[in-house]
Amino acid sequence: MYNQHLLLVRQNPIFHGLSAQLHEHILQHAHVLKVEPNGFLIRQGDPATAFYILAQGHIRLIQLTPDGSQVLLRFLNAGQEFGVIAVLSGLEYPISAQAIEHCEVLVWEGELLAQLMEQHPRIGFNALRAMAVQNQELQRRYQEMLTERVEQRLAQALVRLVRQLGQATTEGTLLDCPISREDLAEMIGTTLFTVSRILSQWEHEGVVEAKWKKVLILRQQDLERLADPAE
Amino acid sequence: MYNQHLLLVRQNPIFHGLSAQLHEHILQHAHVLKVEPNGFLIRQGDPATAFYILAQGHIRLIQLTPDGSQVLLRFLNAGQEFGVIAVLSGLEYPISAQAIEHCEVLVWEGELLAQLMEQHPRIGFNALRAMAVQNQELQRRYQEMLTERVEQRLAQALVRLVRQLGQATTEGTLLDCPISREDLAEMIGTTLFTVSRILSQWEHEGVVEAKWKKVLILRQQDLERLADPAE
DNA sequence: CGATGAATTGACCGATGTCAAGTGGCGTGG
DNA sequence: CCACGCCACTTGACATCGGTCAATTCATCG
Repeated sequence: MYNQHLLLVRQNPIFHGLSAQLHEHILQHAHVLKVEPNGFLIRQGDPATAFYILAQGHIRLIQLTPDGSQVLLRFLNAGQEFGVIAVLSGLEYPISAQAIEHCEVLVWEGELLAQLMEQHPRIGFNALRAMAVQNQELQRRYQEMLTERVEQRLAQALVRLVRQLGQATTEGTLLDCPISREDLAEMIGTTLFTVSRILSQWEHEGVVEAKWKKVLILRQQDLERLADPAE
Repeated sequence: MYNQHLLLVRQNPIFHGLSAQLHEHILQHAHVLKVEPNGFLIRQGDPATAFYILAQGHIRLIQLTPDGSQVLLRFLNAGQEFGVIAVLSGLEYPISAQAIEHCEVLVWEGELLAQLMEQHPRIGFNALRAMAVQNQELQRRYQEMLTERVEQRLAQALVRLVRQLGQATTEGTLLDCPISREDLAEMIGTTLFTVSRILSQWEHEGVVEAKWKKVLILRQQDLERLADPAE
């Protein structure tokens, strides 16, 4: 258990390049938190005071719009961190984090992390790099949303999900986390109806198999071609 | 001249909270660069090796898509910084920076800034905060693009532009930087035709006045209501 | 086995993209 | 300084993608 958590700290990009000793020191300051399925780890608008690494389960990062609809930004895997901005004072979380299954999370006080960052510049660089990478990813998706059709956007979302959550099976690649049609719709800014229609069509063509809250990818290459016709 | 540049360094968020002495030291390591109208300060894909503060003029940050169209992410004002990621090694600029008018830019080597950051943690925090704020802004726009209609998105884009570039005149607020219908279209993911139509309609209603490469906002409140009907 | 929530499918229509034609302001070269 | 040409812009006609809503079927769970 302890060793498992230590591994998470050691392998997280934020703590790369630090001494084994420091890793242990960091872990000793962590709390462990459990979250029920559908429970909220964080609510949009909360003051950002804690930094998290997900130890177990899956989490959805969602953004509520003023008119009540929502946007699904991304999923969090075991091992992924979240809430780096807690090292800065006075900010709010811009999104909510909702557990999909039963989750276990390592938690640090933002202030503590800030102190560590002052003593170990490497952590600051790591944090900056993590944010930069995320920013670039978001910019790219922004561009895709502005310039591409729904079908293409859905293909792109699925390709990304396969990379993040894909699990090889004898039949193809399965997403190992329950994802409804509505989730997919909220990721690409469309309706569950349109998602359903497109998946049905792809199923006819033999590219994917649309299951109950699951998607099985049969021909990933075809999907990638749909996602990026230029190639 | 020197004093003007010093002011830019002093007032830039990245260098907040540092000693006057350090500000001067930083400025002494800056180069000055001039860019012709339509010239590129940075091209998407270049290795990120330099950090910039715009001293004079306006710059468009654009992103080229694989299929040749482009997305306009934002404009840079005199005083605004750009390219913080240059302190990190191995990254590429994800976007291009194109001068609109004749521009003057302060430039620092990324490595130099990295050294400064190691000695002065405050710079790292400032950089992190700047990226976080930008990230939040981008996330919000992402959400808006996914959930809102073209008319609303255009209103939002204009409201933002007014805040950034607005100049009060006797008739209303004018954007002090030439912006074509196509620019607006590329900001919100539509076509120049649709932008033209919507502006014409608003002009009939007396909300704005659509000029040659300019927009004059007559009734900002109405525009804000269009941008955010919830209020 | 019934209740509940997820998914499918069809009919309809409206917002917005596409394309073509025309207008008008601005700059350049004679 | 004028005239030409270019480029930004406008407007109309038309097509279509994809949103909306309703009816139905299907899994899963108690």
